[in-house]
Amino acid sequence: MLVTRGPRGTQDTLPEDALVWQVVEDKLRSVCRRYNYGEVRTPIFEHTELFLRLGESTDVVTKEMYTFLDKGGRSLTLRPEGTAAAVRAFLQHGLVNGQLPVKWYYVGPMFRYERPQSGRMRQFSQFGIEVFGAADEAADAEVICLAIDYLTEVGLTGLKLEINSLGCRECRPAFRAALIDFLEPRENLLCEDCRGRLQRNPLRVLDCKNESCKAVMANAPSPLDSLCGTCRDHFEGVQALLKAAGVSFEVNPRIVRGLDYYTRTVFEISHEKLGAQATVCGGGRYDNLIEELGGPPTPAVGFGLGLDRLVLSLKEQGVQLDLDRGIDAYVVYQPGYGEEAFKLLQKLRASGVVADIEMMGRSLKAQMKHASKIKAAFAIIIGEREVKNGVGTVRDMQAGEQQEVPISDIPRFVREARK
RNA sequence: GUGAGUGUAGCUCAACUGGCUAGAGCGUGGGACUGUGGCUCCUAAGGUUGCGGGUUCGAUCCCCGUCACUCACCCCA
Repeated sequence: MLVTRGPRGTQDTLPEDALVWQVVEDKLRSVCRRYNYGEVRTPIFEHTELFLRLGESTDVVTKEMYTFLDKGGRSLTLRPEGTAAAVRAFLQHGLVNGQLPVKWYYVGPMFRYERPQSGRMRQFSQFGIEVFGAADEAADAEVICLAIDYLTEVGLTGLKLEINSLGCRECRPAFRAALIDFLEPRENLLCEDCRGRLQRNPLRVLDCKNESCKAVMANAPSPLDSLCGTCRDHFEGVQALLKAAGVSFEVNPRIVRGLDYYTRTVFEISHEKLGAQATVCGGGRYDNLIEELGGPPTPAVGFGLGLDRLVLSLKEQGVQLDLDRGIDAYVVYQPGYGEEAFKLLQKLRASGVVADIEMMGRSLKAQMKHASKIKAAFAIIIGEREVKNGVGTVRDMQAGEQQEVPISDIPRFVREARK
């Protein structure tokens, strides 16, 4: 095991790349502000039991969790998703009894023990939204609009939004039964995985990518046909609102989602250039989850949006964010004048100038070379002559012209030149 | 967890069918009027060829193992 290598499925973001992340995060905060969502920050680990409640047929909790015992013997788990913790916090702080809806967003790292591949890391970053307390279709529509707005504003094109409805406690059992009735006589045509799913979670057969399964499913019953009256109205309402907002979408009865807690509306947003892991955002309504986690019956909607995949899409799409602007001033000095140079440096910084200074003990020539390489707009030379006259030689690196400026005027001089 | 591919300098890549001190470009350091960058030129540093074993007179190259990375499956953001 190499200590000079990060753990599998993790990555370092170096300053140059971090600039992209900063833009991505700034944008998400501004969109959330406009939509009136507040940020919630929950711990990165939770009691393992919290995630176990998410459902035993969900791979995310059964085989992909980073679970460990702490020194007190408690079983804790690095969060694999954001909804469970948000719900926990919502209940823990008694917000169910307060003003509803509660509209939250979160950003941060999630952890899943999986085989890494493009767009899938063991530690990855997710941006998520949760609306607690609202059963209205406006909540579903708003959440979807927020995701689309954000992705569009950050610069993505070629997005595909697909929506579906999985029904509720009342009508889902009917669909499940219909699906099993359809699948059982065709069981031998399904792939091995789907034969297992048939018992545990037949809905998953719907989105199997195996060719023969797809062929079988071409004539399978659609969940939309089994929807009860209220669910149908709700789904139609969501679509109407999306249309009213000018958001284009496609109804895809095959969208199922991997977390088991979804009810009614589910949706996915994918990006064409992403390869196998093309889903950049996925979410839906989960009207039963809060109750299952020990709260009163409370409707809710939300989504998770993969920021690593978003950054990947931006790269693939060649979006340039024009981030490398260099610095305003680089202070260059001769041996023996370090104090004067450093004093000027701090004056520059105090006045808002982006400034840096030589600290490698290089020759004046090498310092100038360095100033040029790091794209300094000005090199400010402090040497014997300058100190004697109380000035600094300010060299405009682009124009190749220089002049002597009284030391005390240099910050103002640079600031105005950089406007 | 399964499958396939790939591991040579900080980065991108060379090295005929196994054969001399493993090379180049970029990048980095120093220099070409000892107070001035960009272009050009010179020069230096930097590799246990992922690691361990095997075959061979000889392995970067062939074989086995191992680790890592990449892509895909599963699943998901």
